[in-house]
Amino acid sequence: MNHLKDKIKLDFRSDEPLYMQLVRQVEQLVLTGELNQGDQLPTVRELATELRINFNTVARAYRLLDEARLISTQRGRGTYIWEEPTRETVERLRQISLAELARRYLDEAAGLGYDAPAALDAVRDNMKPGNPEHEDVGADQAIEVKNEQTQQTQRRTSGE
Amino acid sequence: MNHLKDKIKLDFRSDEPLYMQLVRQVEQLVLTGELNQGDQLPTVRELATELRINFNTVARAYRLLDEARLISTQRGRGTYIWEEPTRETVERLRQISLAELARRYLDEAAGLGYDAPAALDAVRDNMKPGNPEHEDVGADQAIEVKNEQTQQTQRRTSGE
DNA sequence: TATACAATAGTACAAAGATACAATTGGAGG
DNA sequence: CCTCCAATTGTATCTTTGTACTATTGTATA
Repeated sequence: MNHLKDKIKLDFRSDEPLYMQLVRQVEQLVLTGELNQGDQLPTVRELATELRINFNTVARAYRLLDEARLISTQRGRGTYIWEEPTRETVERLRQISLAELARRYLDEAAGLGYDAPAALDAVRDNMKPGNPEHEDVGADQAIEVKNEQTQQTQRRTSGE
Repeated sequence: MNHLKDKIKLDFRSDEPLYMQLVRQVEQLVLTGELNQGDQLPTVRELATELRINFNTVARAYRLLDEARLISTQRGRGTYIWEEPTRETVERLRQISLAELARRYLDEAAGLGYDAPAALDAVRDNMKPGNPEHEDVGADQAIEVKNEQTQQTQRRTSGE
């Protein structure tokens, strides 16, 4: 019986915001192994109903946890405990050099009928100015509150 | 054996919708000639099962591809690569694909810890002369029009 | 009191899933 | 052959789920 709601206790009188209480407690549950990789968390509405709070508050907590790479929220599907890339994936990525990646890109572009200069231009065109600096992905990094919207953090861990 | 499912990689954590990832990847497979006219695609349920997603998500992608005249979906029969994509369709999709290819390349490079300028340099470095496989290939090479009839009479569900 | 701002709630929306349905095919039984 | 019917395949529609944006509330501070 993995009822997350039973493991979460909110103190409505604390000065600590509700969403922050949620973040800490879920974080704790994951780190202590009460929640494991791939486990599905309650939906934002489900948990919100159980805890008698607004689902946006849960969503906010989930978003922070997502940005901290502790969980993975997927619209229309649900929210899951973050899964580490498989050993093979990591190894594969490690072995691929940037040069190989570039060559492969050029090959694929050639397959579409584009010559190298055109492919080069395409890369240039698609490197936007506000490009995300890749933040460090440390596992045990503390979760920080961000008061302002941080719209970066698109996540691309080549799946599976 | 052409197992489409092996050529499709979904990233569940991407901010790009699953059905859109499907559309792009099928487009690319067609344009690079890995899928040819008359080839039957997996059924929506088959592909969905393989990819661990709902078959309606596959159906959504198929519908978009059908509207783009790239494939032909036929209720009760299956889904097939469209007989004869027009030149304009091919050209349009080629351009979209190149941009998408470039973005994906940048993403993958970022995943390895390289920023965009570094990725750009890598492309430049690898397109230097002495790389025989980058000779200019014509556009018509990617998709060849065959007038030969395929094994089934193609009836279209979505007009012509 | 007035102002500012963070926390929370409300509303609208997009992606993905569930379910029921319609068209096509193919085989069994006449 | 023909008819019937079950299985297969795509379609239509609604529900579920997370996201974005706005509004409200509460509290600290001038």
